[in-house]
Order: sequence, then C-alpha cells, then structure tokens
Amino acid sequence: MSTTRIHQRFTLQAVERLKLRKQIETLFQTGEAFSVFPLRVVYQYLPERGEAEPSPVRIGFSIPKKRLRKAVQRNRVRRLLKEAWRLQKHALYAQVPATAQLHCFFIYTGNDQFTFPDAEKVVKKVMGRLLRIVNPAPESGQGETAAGANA
RNA sequence: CUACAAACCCGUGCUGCCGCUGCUCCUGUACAGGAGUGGAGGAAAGUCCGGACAGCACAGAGCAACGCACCACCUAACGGGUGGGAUCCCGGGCAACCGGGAUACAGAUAGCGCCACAGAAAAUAACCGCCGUAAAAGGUAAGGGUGAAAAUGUACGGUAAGAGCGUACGUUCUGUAGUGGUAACACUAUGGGAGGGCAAGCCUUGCGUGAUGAAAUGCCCAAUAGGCAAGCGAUUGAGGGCUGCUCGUCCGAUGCUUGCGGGUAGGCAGAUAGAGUGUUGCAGCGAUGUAACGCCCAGAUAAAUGGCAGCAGUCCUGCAGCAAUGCAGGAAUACAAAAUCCGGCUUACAGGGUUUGUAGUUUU
RNA sequence: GGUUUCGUAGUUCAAUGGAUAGAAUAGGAGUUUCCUAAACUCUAGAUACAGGUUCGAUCCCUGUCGAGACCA
Repeated sequence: MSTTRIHQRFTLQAVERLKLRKQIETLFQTGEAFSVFPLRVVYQYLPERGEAEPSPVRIGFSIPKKRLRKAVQRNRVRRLLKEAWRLQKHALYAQVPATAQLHCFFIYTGNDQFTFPDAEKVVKKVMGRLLRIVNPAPESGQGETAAGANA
C-alpha cells in the first residue's frame, strides 16, 4: 500500500497538504477547533476516504496578515511550522486507520518572536491532542468528539 | 592618508544531513522512485505614473470629468530621463564673474471670489494733512502711524496745492525690426501700455486621455431542466451591447426582468525569449541609439526557492608588532521575498567598493 | 492581485485659510457628606509624520506612515 511506502520518510508532499478549496471550506464550516498558543488548530476526522487519497492526513497552514504584516515574517513562520510537522508527523500517521483521513489546519496567532525550538515544542503538544482525538483512550470521553466530527 | 558630499556598483561563500518545486531522461502500474539540471530582489515593496497584452460595437462624435503646463532632445510611452534657458537662494570675489543648489517656471490686462487683526483706506481709497474759502462746497495725494502687503523709484519741470500731469534715467509687461541661437531666451534699437497679492480658490488658454483589468479573456471536463410563479414585449421594438450624460450606431424574439427552488465552482491555456542581458566598437556634450560576438537567467497557484549543524569571509573591539600581519572575543552580518509581464518614480537598507569634487595633514 | 475611504485630547465628535484649536465623557485635585453616589469649582491633556504654496495651514498641494471598507 502507498501508505507504507512513504511511512518512514520525512517528506511533505502534495497529497499530504490541503489543496482543494472545497475541502478547506467544509473543514472550516463543519470542523472543530482547539488552541495551543500560539496556534489555533481546526480539524475534521473523516471516517472514509477515496482511492485517490493515499495519505492518512491532510495538513494546511495559515498565517494571518493581522499580526505579521511583512511577507518575509509570514513565510518564515510557515516554513518553520512545516518543518516541525514534517519531522513529527509519523506518530500520528501510525494511529490513523487505513480507511480514514484527518483534515487539519494550523492558524498562527502569535507575534514574530518564533524560532524552530518553539515550533517543535508547540507541534509536539498539538500532536498529543490529535492523537487522543484519533485514537481515544477507553477511560477518557474523547470518543464523542470524533463522533461529532462524523456528523 | 583622513573627513564630508554626490553619482554608480556589490550586498555573503563552501560542506554535510533532511525536505519543496519547474524541465529532461530512465524504471515500473493511474502514481511513485532514481539520476541530471534550473529555482527571489535592488528594491521583488508602496501601487504613484506610463505601456504591452485581453475581450468589449468600427471602440464613433459632443459635453462633462480628469491629467499635464519654460525650450529642445531621448524613449514603445510617461507626470520619467538628458542637455539648455529664466528666476531665486547659498558660498567665494572690489567687480566682471565663478562654483553649488532649488523651482507645480502658461495666464492676475477674460471674469468672479478672498485678503483675519491693526489701519483713514486692502482696491471704483481719503482720517489727519496741504490748497482753497468769510464759512462751506470743492481740489489734491507730497508727508503721517498700521500691516505680510498701502497705489511706479529718483531728479527736474509744472501747480493755488499737488499728481505719470509732462520730461529724462530706471523697474516691469508687450508689439515690431535687427543680431546670435533649432528653440526657450539673450543683446540692441524703437513704438505702445500697466501699476498690490492669491490661480497648490473658482476659472481661462493650449495639449492629452474610450472605460475596464489576468479575479481580463479563451478552451476542455463534470453537473443540469426545456423547473415553477408573476410581469414586459415581438418590427408601432421589451431589453441590451462595460465610462457620468446626450447623440449616432449595432444586436435583438425558444427573448428579457424579478422571486422561489436546484446545480457547478475541477483542470489547461493566458504564463514566462523579452521594448531581455553581457562584452567590445561606433555616433552623440549627455539621456540614449546602433553593429558584431556571446548568454538563456524562477514560474509557484491554500501558493515552491527551506530547516539544522559546521567551517570560512567581511566588519567592530582588545592585545602584540615599525609594518605586513597574528591571536582572542562578539546574538555586528541589513532592508526585505515573485503572483501576467516590462519602463520609471518614491520609500527601506548592516556593511563594503570605485570615480569625481571640497577641506585638512604629512612627504617630495 | 486590484479598487476605495479616513487619520484632531484616553474615547466619541466639532472647527470658511485668521488671535490661546472647541464640546461631551473619562482622568487628577478640591467643596459638599458620617462615608459613597450625584452636584458644583478648578486642572492637565490633541491636529499621524516630512516637505511645499501662502503674510498666515487642522483646512490647499505632494510624498511617506498607519487604520479600515469593498471586488470571486
């Protein structure tokens, strides 16, 4: 299966990113969200995916112009986030079932004081939340969140 | 050599690991893997101008609106640039003049409007004064304080007192002629006229502009219904054709408008070889043009060009050294990233280089 | 990517090119009250920045900076 072929490589290819306007709009209309400063994460858990979707997760990044006016600053933050996600994504990929797909969007709400260690730390925290959403522990009540995303 | 100013140029490099993306080739299965090779800027920025390009009627006329405003040249074009003229400012010089800088530099004699306070008066002037007279009426603008600005400066004549009222020399506008210059303009001669300022108040004159912008535009695929209701209209023309109005003109009947309900919104082209760029020669004071030879130099689309580490470079500081330089330290290493593409302008910018000019110091 | 509007006290708004930029509210001090509120008195506080036109600029012009709104 294609999932296993890209399993252990630290890549971030086109099929692993959110690229379709329609997918993004449904994500923002029906998805749920939580915040881990300086990120706001919008996600949606899809229990089924088509044949043309080899990746278990599709990810998107957005840095609003409100706080970071210069394009250079926004590019810098987006690239740091992409890099941190690229190096940590396999923990999540291993937990998503082969038939499901998670759509996920990161919105940056901080200022321009942002370095690569910061990005690694915050992505690690977000990863912990997403792992509980995808694979809820039996004793916790996180299962209804995934059920709500199905509707 | 140092400091300052101006113009122009540069504005990090190498290695390792992990990634993104365009093109070519190879391997297999739509897609993936491998190899090779390209992958942000001087401002890519602000969006302030000008174009290319695109469809829109042949993109047609008038008004309105908007823009520009000394002259010539450059340019695809420009509100940009180059050279020149005029005026003003600064420095030097006794002066002629020299050097540098600035200029939205058409018109105030087309008209309207405005000019606070003060002042008699702020633009068809008359308070004091002067003349005049018995007193008035009247004449007058030399002198007076105010104010940013006060009715052409000086001299002589003239007069009751005065006044461009007259004359001369000036200031300034303008006509004509001559000389120089492509021209703006300068100089000379001569005629005529005017007398406050503001046109970045309205405006007048001359010149120019079709508006809309790649979310333009064309094509393919998917989806679909020839849906329901109301209204208008069918050559006596509903409605429309991308500028605000008018005209002209064109299209126009399975048509148009409104409401309800429903569907699609994915991809390709546009889109990266061009007013391109490097070197040398020639023409020109210069902007620039031209010839030969060489080069190919981003093309993404929820949006690539990155992350981490090491070494070096440049700069600063300290120490050693006559010097070249060496050693140590430094979170000093900027401003900022394409979004159809070009030409400008403006703004931001650590540090460095070249040339020219000015000033100072040292040596010969 | 493009179009467009606007910047005045801490805040909401005024101000034909003309003296010291005005008002409400918020702030500070005081009077009143046993204390607070209300009321009254006093007080400090601003033309986004840089040039230009003009005798004189919040106003007119130019350029920056900043804040919004709109266009599928």
